[in-house]
Amino acid sequence: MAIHKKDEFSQKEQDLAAFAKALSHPARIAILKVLAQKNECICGQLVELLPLAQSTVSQHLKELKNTGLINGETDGPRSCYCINWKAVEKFMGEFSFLFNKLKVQNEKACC
Amino acid sequence: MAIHKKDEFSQKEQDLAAFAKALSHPARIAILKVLAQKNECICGQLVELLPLAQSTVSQHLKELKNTGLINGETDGPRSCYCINWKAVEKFMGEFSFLFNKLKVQNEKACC
DNA sequence: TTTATTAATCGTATATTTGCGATATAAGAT
DNA sequence: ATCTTATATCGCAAATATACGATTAATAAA
Repeated sequence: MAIHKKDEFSQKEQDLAAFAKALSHPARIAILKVLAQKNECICGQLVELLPLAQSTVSQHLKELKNTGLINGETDGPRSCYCINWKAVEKFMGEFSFLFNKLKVQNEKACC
Repeated sequence: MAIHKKDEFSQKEQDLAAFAKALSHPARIAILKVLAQKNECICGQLVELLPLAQSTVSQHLKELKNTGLINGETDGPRSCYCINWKAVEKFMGEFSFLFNKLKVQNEKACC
């Protein structure tokens, strides 16, 4: 794969793809679910709840944070995470828009 | 990565992740956009519109089809694709649910 | 039947992701 | 100061994803 073709797409397409990518692993879906139930959650609790090693959970959290989907702040020796609601709303809105446009235009059946 | 840990998550989590994964590449976002505008589209047209080789586009289409996001039928020597609206609606609904639940519960600010 | 067109698949190279143990870091407890 | 606890990071191995050219398959056109 000599060259990264991703850069040849529009920024919006890349952003949407990056958001979807953050959600593209069941562990990260599970993390978001837990954060939804608990509002905020310590890393260690997530490690207990998930079938993954501590370092792996930390890595998934980092990815979610890098994408902007969650916030994290250190609380003594612990790390507390919660969902970045603004970011989630933004991206969900863009996906809804993408697919709603579709729905309006394509009432008729297709192949 | 000796073992596939994905299987240790719930089916729903895996399904949501698979849906997100299908959307996790700008080329596939772009394909869905085109299908949204045109309702249905021939593979060759997509190849013209995207900065990718024919075989690569075909591969992305296959992925979208495998995930159930699009339908395709052969039309002579051509292949015609369109969005599987039911599948899109189902998954968007589940994501909305996941995040709406969150929103209702977490009016208060978090970290 | 031969030739052209269109798309899928195969083989392969490279990049990225996933996962874990080991180690480092940093704060609190003793 | 030392020890414990909690988390992040590093380094590595294995799995997947991305991309393309070449080939195959299948239809339409000549």
